[in-house]
Amino acid sequence: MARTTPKLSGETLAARQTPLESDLDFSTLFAQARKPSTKTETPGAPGERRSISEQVAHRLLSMVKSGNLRPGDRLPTEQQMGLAFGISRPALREALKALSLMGVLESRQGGRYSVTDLSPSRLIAPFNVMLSTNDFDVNEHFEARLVVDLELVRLCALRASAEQRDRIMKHAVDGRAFFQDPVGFRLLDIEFHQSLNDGADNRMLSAMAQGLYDVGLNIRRVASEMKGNIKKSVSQHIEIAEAIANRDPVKAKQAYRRHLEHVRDTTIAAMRKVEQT
Amino acid sequence: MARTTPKLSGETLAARQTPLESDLDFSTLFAQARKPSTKTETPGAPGERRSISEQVAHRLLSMVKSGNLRPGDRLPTEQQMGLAFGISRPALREALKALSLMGVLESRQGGRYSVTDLSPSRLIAPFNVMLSTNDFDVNEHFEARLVVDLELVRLCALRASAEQRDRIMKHAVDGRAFFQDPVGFRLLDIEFHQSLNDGADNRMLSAMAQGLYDVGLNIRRVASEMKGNIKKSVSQHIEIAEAIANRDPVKAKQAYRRHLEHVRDTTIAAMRKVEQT
DNA sequence: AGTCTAAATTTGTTTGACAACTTTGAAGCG
DNA sequence: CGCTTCAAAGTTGTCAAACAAATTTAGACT
Repeated sequence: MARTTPKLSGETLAARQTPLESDLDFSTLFAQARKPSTKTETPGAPGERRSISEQVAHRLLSMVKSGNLRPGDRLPTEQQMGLAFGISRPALREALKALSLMGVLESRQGGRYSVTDLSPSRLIAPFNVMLSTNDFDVNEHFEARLVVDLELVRLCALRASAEQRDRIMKHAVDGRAFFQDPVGFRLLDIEFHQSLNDGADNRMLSAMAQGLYDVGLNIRRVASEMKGNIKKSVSQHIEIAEAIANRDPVKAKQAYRRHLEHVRDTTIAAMRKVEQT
Repeated sequence: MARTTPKLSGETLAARQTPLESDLDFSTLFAQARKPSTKTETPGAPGERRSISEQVAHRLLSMVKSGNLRPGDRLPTEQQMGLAFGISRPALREALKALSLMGVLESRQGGRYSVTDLSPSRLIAPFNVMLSTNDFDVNEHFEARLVVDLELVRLCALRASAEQRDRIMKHAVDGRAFFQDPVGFRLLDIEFHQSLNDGADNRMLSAMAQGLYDVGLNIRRVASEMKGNIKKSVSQHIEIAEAIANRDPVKAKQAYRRHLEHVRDTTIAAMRKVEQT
């Protein structure tokens, strides 16, 4: 199970160019791929029988995790893989499609499957799903967001490049054009928060923050339509952007905290309003 | 699109009992389910053609998100759904299996598909996958963990019940029995962190913390085998547990921070060691 | 060498069938 | 009447074969 040694420093992936032909040699990787012996089925729950497609999906996943499959790699054809795993094409496709939906693999009709770049933004999708359940607790949500976002903003104030700070400021002031346009404002708001994420230079925190942000979005729609909220949000955005422009992490956090509290309050108000309907 | 109003307060899910027969009336829900008109395919990327199974998967997902499908609901049979969506059984199964792997649906041979409880711990699985890519950055990782875990510990010190605090303490002191048993210690370590999560009473933060924790686990294996590390970890665990027992959030955070820094350092050392191999 | 076209390859989707398991419902019993 | 037992019906799991639609490859032709 020789795990490839992870990096110590932090270049943003990408770089790794794939050698011209990166087709994989499954025959060797899966010399003994068939019929997992009764006990090997995975040490999870004992009574639960797992379908063959799920087993294969997990197997492929573990190959990705362990580094046997790496971003950009092209998988063998479905026929070859079916042969290697000893299962039929429909069953294999169930596994393949599952991994596609999770953002691990991608495919185009006529071309083979390949491993995606595995970027957090791509893999965040299923995470969002998890959070945006309809029973979701506002307090829990903002408690979590306060922690993650505040740190993100702090890091952003410390690390963001000049270009990134400019971009943040631009998105902030651009908001003034959308006082009467809730839809447009929400689009801009997404950009604003995205630029904050980029500036913090921590993909894990960014992924989490984005996940949390997306959850609130549905409800925020109602909130952002209420009179005065956009104007206040914009002015708070600008405060945040100014603090970051000055590279002042403390002020940035303070401003962001005020903003988040405002968002929380308006969200609660919006939900009350919906409930009364 | 009447979104069911989310809760304002915070009971931990569960409670919602399903009415005796909760089979769903798809015929009405999907009166016009077929052949999405060219433009409706989803406002995402224009050039990308999405396979029919992915479309159906997203459709089902949105039903879960919007509350049309709720935890415990039994789905119609594959035949009925295939009919409703206007696709064949294998294609439908690709969607169904994908959602199963993501922890949204579950099925047993012979019994129908049903919606899971959608608990964070269940839905966290795919999130872990995303984080445990082999290009993973130790500094990013611990930066994120510091933020999330520290808040979690603070909340735990404030909110944990007497039983929960006892449990934390128990797991901490039990560690003394595993000075010579890295495997046993790691198992206990998992329990310890889980009990911290439980005490904080915030499912979102817990889910994130667990995701981050799981990522480190692979590498930690090496670290926990190095001489003296277990002993130090155990003593730090006890410090944390004592602070929580005394309901002292500040001391708990301090102790936890020291622990996390220790973990980070040993992790880095372990990785260096692996690299030299 | 470069470009275009056609064949071969590959994924997308459907139909049909059977095996394995669960649920249902009715017969039989106390 | 209520309970258990057991067979039948229903449902998911898996496979096989075929065709459509897109891409890749290879060859013909400049």
